[in-house]
Amino acid sequence: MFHSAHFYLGVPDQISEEDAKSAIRKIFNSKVVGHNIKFDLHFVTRFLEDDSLEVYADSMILAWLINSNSSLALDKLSDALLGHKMLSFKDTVKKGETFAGVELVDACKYAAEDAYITAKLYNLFLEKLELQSATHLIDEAKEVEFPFIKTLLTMEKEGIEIDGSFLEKFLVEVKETLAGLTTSIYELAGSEFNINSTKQLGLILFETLELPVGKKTKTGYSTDEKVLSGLLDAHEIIPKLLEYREVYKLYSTYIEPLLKLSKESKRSRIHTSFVQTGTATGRLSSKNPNLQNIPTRTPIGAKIRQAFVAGEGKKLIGIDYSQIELRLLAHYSQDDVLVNAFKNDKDIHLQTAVVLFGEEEAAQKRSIAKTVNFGLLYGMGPKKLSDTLGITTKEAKEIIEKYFESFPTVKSYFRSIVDSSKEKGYVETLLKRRRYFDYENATPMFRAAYERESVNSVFQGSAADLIKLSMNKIHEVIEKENLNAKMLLQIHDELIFEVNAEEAEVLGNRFRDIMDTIMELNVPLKASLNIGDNWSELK
DNA sequence: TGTGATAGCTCG
DNA sequence: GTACGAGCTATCACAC
Repeated sequence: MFHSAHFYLGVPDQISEEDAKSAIRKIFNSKVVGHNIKFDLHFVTRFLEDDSLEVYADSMILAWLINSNSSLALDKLSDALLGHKMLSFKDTVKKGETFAGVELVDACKYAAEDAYITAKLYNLFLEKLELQSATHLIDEAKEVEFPFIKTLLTMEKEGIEIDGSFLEKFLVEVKETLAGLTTSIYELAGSEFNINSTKQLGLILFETLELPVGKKTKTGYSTDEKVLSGLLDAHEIIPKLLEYREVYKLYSTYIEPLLKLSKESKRSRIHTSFVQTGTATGRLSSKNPNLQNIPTRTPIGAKIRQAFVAGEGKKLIGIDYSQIELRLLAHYSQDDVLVNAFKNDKDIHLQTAVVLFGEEEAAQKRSIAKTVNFGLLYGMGPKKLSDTLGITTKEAKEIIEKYFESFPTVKSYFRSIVDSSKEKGYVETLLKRRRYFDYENATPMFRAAYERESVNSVFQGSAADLIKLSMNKIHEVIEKENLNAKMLLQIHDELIFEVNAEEAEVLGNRFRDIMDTIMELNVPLKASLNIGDNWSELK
């Protein structure tokens, strides 16, 4: 018996599982609109043991395309746009019960309302887009976003294999390290306290030990990594605390939860949920667990990636877009220096350093130029740049001025984004997705933030468009040619696949070519291929 | 016992 | 006040 069939004292006869299956098949043979239909498809495809169901449309995605800032929950949209308060899940399902325990008549009302409101909203959104003469967004939905639902569904269902015994060993090591650090910290502090409590830690550091107070938070002393690093030489306890923080983070956020999930899973594979409407810019987000923020920047952190492995006889493939946002900056601004640097496959940060500081100093100042390049895309100001580089605000200001003098086309292009954003109230990506900003009702501080967000959204959002197109194309190729390859993860500018070891090279190059040629811009796109037995080897 | 705010950390 | 976009864990205060 399928576990969601209703079961309670005096439950009426229900249709057979076979009848339920054929009814669902019939429904999916016509045009099905869902609200977050990927969620439902997980259950339905498992129940039917059939992944070939067709997705027609999703009202949640339309709501997000219309305004990526708005609330997307069905009940909220119903209330706001249709003036109809929906039956709440909480009221329908009594405390401690499941949906299977809900009386059929109530369950039917709840489910029917869900379907009815979804259809209402779908039609409303189509009208809305017509009225706003934004029918191109309907096309974008049909051609890109709706097909993308199944691309993501396939990835989520596959999951990625975890090496449980590796994580077990790592867990033991980390627990021992934490125990040792805890003892040292108590000794150096002169008392026992909760190291994870910023409140208690603040008292120890700044009152008991009388260390110099650097920064305050809303509620007390700041003890973040920057503050602690500034106190490195002030007391022996500081390096211990920094190490404790790093290791405890790995333990509590990664090792323990991932191990638990892998143990719960039959094939030792863990499955994230990608949220297609998860950001205002068009990027994905990933949750339960988030597999887009697995550590990589420190050696001990990067060890976590060793736990993500290819199955027996298989390899993992990683393909990442190189400098995709800066390439988009070159594409949009058409700045000669940037365009030529990318056309000739030059080191973009070094080229920037040459322009800013001259040939002689370029090599040693490359990393400054790199910070400037990234900062640009974020709408950086002199304050933050000086903080990041450890220079004075004045020097930072000069570097920024020098940049805009040297790249006047970039300056005027940024200006045009901001002007148009203020005039129209939104900015657009490559695929014409919009992000709205309410300048009218904003304080000067918010307006400045909107200007930065406008600039950033064009690049971040367009990069998201490109990789989305690539993912759909690769998914299509894998299906059509019945390739023995699984797309597993997307980490914003990077895709991870699992394939048969002997095919890794060929398939990797095939996918990389698709990514390189997914769209013709004013500069070439470039993706890099890596092959390995675990995720830590893909760099 | 549950919830929301805060601080802090991870990633691109 | 001052760099963009996310999600997770732990603590703490407060309500039930």
